[in-house]
Amino acid sequence: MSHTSGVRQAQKEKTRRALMDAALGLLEDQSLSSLGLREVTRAVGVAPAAFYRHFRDLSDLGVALVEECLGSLHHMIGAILAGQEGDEERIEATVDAVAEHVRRYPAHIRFIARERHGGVRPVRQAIAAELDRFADEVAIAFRPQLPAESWPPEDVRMLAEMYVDHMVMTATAFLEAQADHPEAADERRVAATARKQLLLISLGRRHWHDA
Amino acid sequence: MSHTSGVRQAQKEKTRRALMDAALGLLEDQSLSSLGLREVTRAVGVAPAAFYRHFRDLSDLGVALVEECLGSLHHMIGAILAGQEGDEERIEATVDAVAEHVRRYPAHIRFIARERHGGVRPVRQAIAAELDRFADEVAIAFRPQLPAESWPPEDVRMLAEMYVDHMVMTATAFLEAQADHPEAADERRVAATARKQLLLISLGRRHWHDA
DNA sequence: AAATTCAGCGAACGGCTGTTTACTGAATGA
DNA sequence: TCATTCAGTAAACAGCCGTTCGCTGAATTT
Repeated sequence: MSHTSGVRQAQKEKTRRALMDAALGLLEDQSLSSLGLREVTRAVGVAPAAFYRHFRDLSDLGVALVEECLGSLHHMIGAILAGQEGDEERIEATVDAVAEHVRRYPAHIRFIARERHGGVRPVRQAIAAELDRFADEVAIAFRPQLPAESWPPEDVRMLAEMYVDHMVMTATAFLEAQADHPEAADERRVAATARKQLLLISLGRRHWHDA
Repeated sequence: MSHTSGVRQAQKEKTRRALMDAALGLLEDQSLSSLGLREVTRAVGVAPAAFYRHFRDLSDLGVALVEECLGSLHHMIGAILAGQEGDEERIEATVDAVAEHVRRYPAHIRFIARERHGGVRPVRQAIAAELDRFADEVAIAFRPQLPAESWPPEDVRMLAEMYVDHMVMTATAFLEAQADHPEAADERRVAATARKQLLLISLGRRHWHDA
């Protein structure tokens, strides 16, 4: 077996990261299915053939990017679910966390939004699978707080999917708000809308047993 | 001015439609930003240069497709908003209408889902503008049914955006369900989830004044 | 009947694409 | 110290790309 460190491996991983970073940068104004292999290697400053030392093709690189981008989101979700506050405090914390995440990793969110329904099947599937896992986590975190007699597992799952979808929606809304113009006015409007929508869902959840 | 009919104009529009249809077909497994001009003309059986008689470039064709695809959705929304039934009947009618629309025009829905956050700015903007108009319509239709003292215009707008976003989400979920396998099992599951989510929103709306 | 318009054609252009090949030379291991 | 491994190289490959050009011939207008 090979060592996990060493000058050799380190340099290889460095180039690999450079390829992924360059790709993520180039994907800010095009889709993965139109990204060129040469375009990526050129941006890194490396020969086209070097690409194949790291990835089979561009959709392989895309799948790697999915793990990276949704990995960072995963940490954020974990932090939110760990908080044990009340409804309104949790909403506030969630929206703030999403806003900051988008500010910090805009390229990650753009990539996910763009490729979630994009033209490269393996990437689409990787994103769908990861978002499914997110919904699982949210469902597990919510279950103990919901009375079991009015909340069968399928309804809990439905609720969890709604939260995950809403989170992705909100993140892309923040992204577009900061893309239109870097002022903070639009961003506050998006945050206000997101908070109200989450409040509406909370109200619906509280009265779910009526149905 | 030129006549609206005539053999000349008719043939031109026929070719134009053929280009748009071919593009929509080719876009089922790639994004607009990777679609080639020659690819489209080849599919139609026409010389590459002929393309320029109808569109400035591919993003121009994309904008034309947005109008077509969201135009068909527009009719569907109008029909739903015209119905004057109660909450649960409206939910049922909405989900059924979306399901049938996706069954009838899958390529339209795929195009909108894929290019809503895709790599071609003019197309993104056209879709965003049209969905905004949808939200306006929904807001106008809902306003008379909501007590004005607990529903300021911005909250009505928030609710309308939520319904529009949920409709798009549901449509793409139907699309993926029928793409995975043409059986009806997944489709029913998507419909059940969508109905429950709409019911949850309805419950939240009914108790909005509590907040 | 003659003049005009104009959708579509075919050819050519420079430039870019993904992939393969044999290679080099530094890090690694015996 | 010497042999091996292997990330990255340079060059060549056939093939596709968007765009421009002058031209044709049928529909239209005068």
